[in-house]
Amino acid sequence: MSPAGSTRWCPTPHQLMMLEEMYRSGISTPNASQIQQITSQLSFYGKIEGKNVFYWFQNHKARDRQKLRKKLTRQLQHQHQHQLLHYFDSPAFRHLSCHNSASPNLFPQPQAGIHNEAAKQVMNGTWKFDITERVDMMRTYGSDWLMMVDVGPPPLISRRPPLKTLELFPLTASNLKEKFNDNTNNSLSPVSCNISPDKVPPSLP
Amino acid sequence: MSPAGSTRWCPTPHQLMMLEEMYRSGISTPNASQIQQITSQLSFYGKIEGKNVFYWFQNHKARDRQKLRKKLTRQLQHQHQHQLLHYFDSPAFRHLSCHNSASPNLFPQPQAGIHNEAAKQVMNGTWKFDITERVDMMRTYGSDWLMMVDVGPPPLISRRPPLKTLELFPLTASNLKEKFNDNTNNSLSPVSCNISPDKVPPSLP
DNA sequence: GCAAATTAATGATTTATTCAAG
DNA sequence: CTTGAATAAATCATTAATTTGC
Repeated sequence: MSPAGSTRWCPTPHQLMMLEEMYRSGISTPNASQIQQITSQLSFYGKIEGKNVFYWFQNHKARDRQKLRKKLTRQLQHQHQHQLLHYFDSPAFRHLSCHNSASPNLFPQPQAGIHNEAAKQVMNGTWKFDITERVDMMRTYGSDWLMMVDVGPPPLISRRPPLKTLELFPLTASNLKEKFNDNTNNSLSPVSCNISPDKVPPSLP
Repeated sequence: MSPAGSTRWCPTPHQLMMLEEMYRSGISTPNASQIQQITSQLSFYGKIEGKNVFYWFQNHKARDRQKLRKKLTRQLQHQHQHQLLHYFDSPAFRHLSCHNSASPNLFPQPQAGIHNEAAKQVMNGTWKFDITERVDMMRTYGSDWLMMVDVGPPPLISRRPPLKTLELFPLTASNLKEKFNDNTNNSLSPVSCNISPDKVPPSLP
């Protein structure tokens, strides 16, 4: 039983829609005024109280986080199975893949030679990240781009080695321009980092 | 000028198409691996770097939300012109505050006497939130609804006075049901707090 | 038609906020 | 409670659209 005699609030589809839209729009922990505002708004579409709105947002945020956490841990667990250029089949990418009926040729099937090309570019001094297992991008205080690169082999049994940090996009004011100018002729190397050994910090804490 | 001598990346139509498709497919905050993957893919269609991809998704997501928010606030404000509570001041809506130069008279500055008026209305059983400066809702440990109300004047020089707490929605197990049942016929009065003086705690730590 | 001028989009940075681990 | 990492919001800056006067 939905409305009559029910002991708990049951949002109408319209109410749910609006709540979700608000959530997506950035309202995750509405304050009292907002709750009242929203309640007032939604009461047009059915019975609702402030506490329902409050609880809805609380639960929605919590469950969103829960989902995210689970997804993340799953990713971390199964990461080692995803190699090189094959991670376009991540959950987010799944329906984007070559089998996407909407745009089947948007992502052409990888063909022989392409990966070799990538490998060549690595040898050539450009850095391909598709050979790293675990990569995290961050921006340091000085506006330099750093990339945390896990350079160890997949941990079969033993523990994962510590991360190394490679400077990826040095963007300090001083070398931004020259970097840019230098880039004009490697426009075809997609991951054009041009990491020279002296750019790599000697060691990291 | 698009590619040569340009100071910033200019996506080709194809690149843009693919980025948008990815976004629509659920990628809104790609991680480093995804960024590199995407960069690698898109580099087939023109010059591109990881940071371009990173920025593109950031901006696209932000501006999507911005649009949504604007639409929402327009909706809410339009539909609530005739109501008491016509504002929406969350962190997300920060730029809509009283001091917003864009709409200075939407949120009138608190004036002398207003707080007294507010106090009267509290006594009267109705509470208007648009006269409070700062309101925060919280739920105490015992599942009671509390509302933190800043009753002090705007901090001119001195420090903001401590918050006072008013019980807003008493939701203890004992009176939850009756509260709910009572609400069946005031479902259209959004701010139905009906605070009676004896509901207000005499004093708070 | 066509540039100079103006406005709108959007790439790139910086600043503030949130969240959770220690 | 403090702090670091991550993210979102706000802002700056440049490019593309467009308007306008000729």
